[in-house]
Amino acid sequence: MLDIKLVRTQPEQVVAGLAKRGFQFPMETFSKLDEERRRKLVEVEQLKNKRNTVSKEVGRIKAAGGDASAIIQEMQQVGEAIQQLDNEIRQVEDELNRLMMEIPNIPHESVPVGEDESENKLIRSWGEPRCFDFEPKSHDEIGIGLGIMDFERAAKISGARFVVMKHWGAKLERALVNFMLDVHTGENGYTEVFPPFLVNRASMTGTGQLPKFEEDMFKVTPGDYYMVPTAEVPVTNLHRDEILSAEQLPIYYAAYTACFRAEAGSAGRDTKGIIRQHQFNKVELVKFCKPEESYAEHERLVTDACKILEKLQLPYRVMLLCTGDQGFSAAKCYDVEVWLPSFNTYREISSCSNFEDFQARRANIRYRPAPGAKPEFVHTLNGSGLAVGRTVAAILENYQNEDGSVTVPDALRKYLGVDVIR
RNA sequence: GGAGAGAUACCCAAGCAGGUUGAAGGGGACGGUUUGCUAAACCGUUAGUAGGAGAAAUCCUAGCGAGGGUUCGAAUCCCUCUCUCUCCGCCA
Repeated sequence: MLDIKLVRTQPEQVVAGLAKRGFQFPMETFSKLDEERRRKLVEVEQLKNKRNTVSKEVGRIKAAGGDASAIIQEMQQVGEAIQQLDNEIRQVEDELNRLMMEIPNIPHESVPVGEDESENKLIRSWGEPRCFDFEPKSHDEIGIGLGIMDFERAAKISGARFVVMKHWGAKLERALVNFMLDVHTGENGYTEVFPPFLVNRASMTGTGQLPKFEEDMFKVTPGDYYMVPTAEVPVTNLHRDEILSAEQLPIYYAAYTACFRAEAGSAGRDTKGIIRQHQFNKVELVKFCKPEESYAEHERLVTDACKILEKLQLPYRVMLLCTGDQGFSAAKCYDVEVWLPSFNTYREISSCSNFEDFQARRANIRYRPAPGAKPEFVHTLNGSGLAVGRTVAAILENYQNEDGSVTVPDALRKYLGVDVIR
């Protein structure tokens, strides 16, 4: 959520910032609601003040054995007026709130202005795509060939966009989760968290998935639960409605969860293979930090994610998303993309965002800069470290051999216990 | 799922037959006195927060788990919900 005071005091800046990502801020509606709210607030608070003083007076009169029926009757009308105004204010506030909740974040000044992914900016690339002296297969062909992926039975037991991983495939998935968590907790200073996979509506609202993106989520009955689309949701919400101390910051969390996405609106895209599934595994990195540190933390977050790919010796590139391609809550976002030979291109395997105080304001996550000082919103960041399913795909494709076997990357051998999957 | 108990400020906790109680008391924290230092003792301070008015000083409103209701007036009465604890049942 944007700072309502910023909208009030610097409207041009807000409108211009949002215009960069192609969003038109409804300034007229906003001003009307905002002014109406404040006008009515002044009115009702005066009435409440009157009621408070007079009610105390009533108590005094009655205690002294006097008759207060005249003022009581007068106050009845004041009470009705207050109730009426309170209702009106609630309506206005609901409306204002609904409006503010659907306003995306303002892009940071360092974000290139552009309409879609074609205008994203290449920051750097690492590693050379391998030259094959045979026709490389796609990861799903390899997986089916090795008997480690079963799409048909997945369709039988669940449906489209699911896969059953078997034998070395299942072990590879598990090995990668362990490997990633070990690197992030052991070398990069993150604290491991294993959160619930079902969260409530407040959590989904806190990180920005709701109210706008309800159709992207799986809703669970009974209960008002949502299946997590990413560990970002439970982990960021760990500190919802909290005031952290300055010494606690920065906080680094690394969390593995399965992730669940309805993928509404992506029908027909990536239907083959495990690139786009309703359920996939991911290790997520989440940071809470002081505002002045968030952009430096953001760079380090990207480095931490890339480190996994480097250890696995998988070629990748880092893209800075343009204003039009950024997510709803992000102020700035880098995508890390891994080389996939069968696609003959790089595909997103991690998305690292700085949300500044956008999520913190929604989720009410603050810190006290100094003892006794006024609390301020923290900045939150997160990034995949990494999407496990896509890492499996990348390993199978980049490490495939002509005979259909797959060489295991050095870094994974101690986790998997074999050098070659065949 | 059944039965019961509870949720009050940083923590514990009183108040709950409605009215100078936005909150007794204790602990903690902070400040001070005493002291060679520490401890102890004694004295003092201690809602934080959100919203609003104002140039400012400052003032007002909300707030006793959350949301409604009754009333001139609610921590106290009524309704709904959430969470915690105890016992029973069930279960990995």
